[in-house]
Amino acid sequence: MDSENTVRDNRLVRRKARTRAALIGAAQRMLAERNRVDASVQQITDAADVGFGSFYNHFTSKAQLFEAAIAETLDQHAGLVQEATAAMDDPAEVFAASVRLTGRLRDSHPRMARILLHTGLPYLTREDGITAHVMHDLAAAESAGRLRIGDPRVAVACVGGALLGLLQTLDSHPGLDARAATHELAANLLRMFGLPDGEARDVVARPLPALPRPVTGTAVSAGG
Amino acid sequence: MDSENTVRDNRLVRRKARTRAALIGAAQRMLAERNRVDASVQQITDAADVGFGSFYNHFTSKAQLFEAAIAETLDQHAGLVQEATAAMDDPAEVFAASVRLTGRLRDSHPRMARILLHTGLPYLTREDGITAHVMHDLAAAESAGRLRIGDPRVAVACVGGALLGLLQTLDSHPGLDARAATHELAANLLRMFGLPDGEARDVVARPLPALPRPVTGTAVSAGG
DNA sequence: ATTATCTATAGATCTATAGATAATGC
DNA sequence: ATTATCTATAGATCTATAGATAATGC
Repeated sequence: MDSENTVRDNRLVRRKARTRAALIGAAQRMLAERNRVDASVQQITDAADVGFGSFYNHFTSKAQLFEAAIAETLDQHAGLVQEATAAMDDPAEVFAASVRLTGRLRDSHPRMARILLHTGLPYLTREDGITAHVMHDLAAAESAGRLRIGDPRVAVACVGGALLGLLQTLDSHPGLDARAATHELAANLLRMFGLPDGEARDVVARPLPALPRPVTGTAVSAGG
Repeated sequence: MDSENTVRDNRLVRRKARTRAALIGAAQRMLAERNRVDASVQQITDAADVGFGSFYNHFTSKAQLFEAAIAETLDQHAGLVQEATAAMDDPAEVFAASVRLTGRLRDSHPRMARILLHTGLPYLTREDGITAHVMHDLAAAESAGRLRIGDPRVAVACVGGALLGLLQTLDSHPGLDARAATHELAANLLRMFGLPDGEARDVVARPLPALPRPVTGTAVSAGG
């Protein structure tokens, strides 16, 4: 009876986590492939390649599953942006870089972009996501004398709304150059907050660190 | 959509129109009272105070009804804004006034504001609504040398997105002063398009004509 | 006689649970 | 022995239609 118990969590815990991840992954794919939010529980469990009844071991309703799928995506996005901008000193640059990275998600992280877009305007009044982060950056830029943002709630509505608006436009115009469009968006927003045109052009022209690939957690390749 | 239906039509036609209007009105109320889009056909016909089967005399699906309800609302909004700004000469003022009037909808036309908000970001890539109108105004302001808008698609994404973002913020923060917030939004957008701060303040301080009440078409007061 | 509305219902879903099966722990 | 997953299904919807009723036109 030799036992190799090197792993802390046992297999049951891992198996349960795997099933949950499969369900969340399926929900994320459905959120991204628009028009599939009305899928039945059966269709979701089929996509996740788990038994129908397993759904109710993890979630009590479809709304709860989709909410978890969205929350996970927003967390990933916030983490990526925060990591990519951590080394920057100028708060105006942090702000501009966050906007630029998010605007480019259509090309760099298509599924994430679609889920942000599906979340839509309610995104702006959620606790998670990058809105709190953006508000903090803007306040820092104002303290540093770089920007004049006025009422922070209005400022965040403008920034977040314009960003989502651009994602929507990019999504329905695949021919549009996301890089150029986002560049322009960022300059627009800096001018909005009082930065002179020349300085705005300077800030948005600075090199942009690449986003790391999204962390997929307990990756499960389920049939699609 | 014929604007004037004189009394030449007979009663059958009017009765049919009345039933249709009752269904669309019920759908609009449900769009405005959030979370009721998943109502059953039965619930909709109850709210409209018409027989269940009548639904299928007019629409083949709930999606079709809601689409018609949204399209009618967007038409009304576009008409109101266009009418209110018709007498203005300065294209920058037309633009600013359109933004200000729309931002104030939460207080002046609550149901319309909610339906715009429910339509959400897809609003920006629809043919109807005020986006085409806004793009035209911006182009005129650029021709007149008042604004620099860059790529019109990006400009409209910024304007429309920021506007929807503000409506969302106002909707979830009833305490916010819509008048002041919208004032700030309009000034922000003018600065975004290169208008100096002083001029932007001047333009958004100009008197704003009141919007007429929304046209209710064949008004039917159905129980709610 | 014609047209629209209304009532009743068949058939097609879809959800949530109960019980059986499989995997793991000790 | 315990825990999670899976299969099967009862009960509760909900949609779409058919046929009856009411309103209008001629």
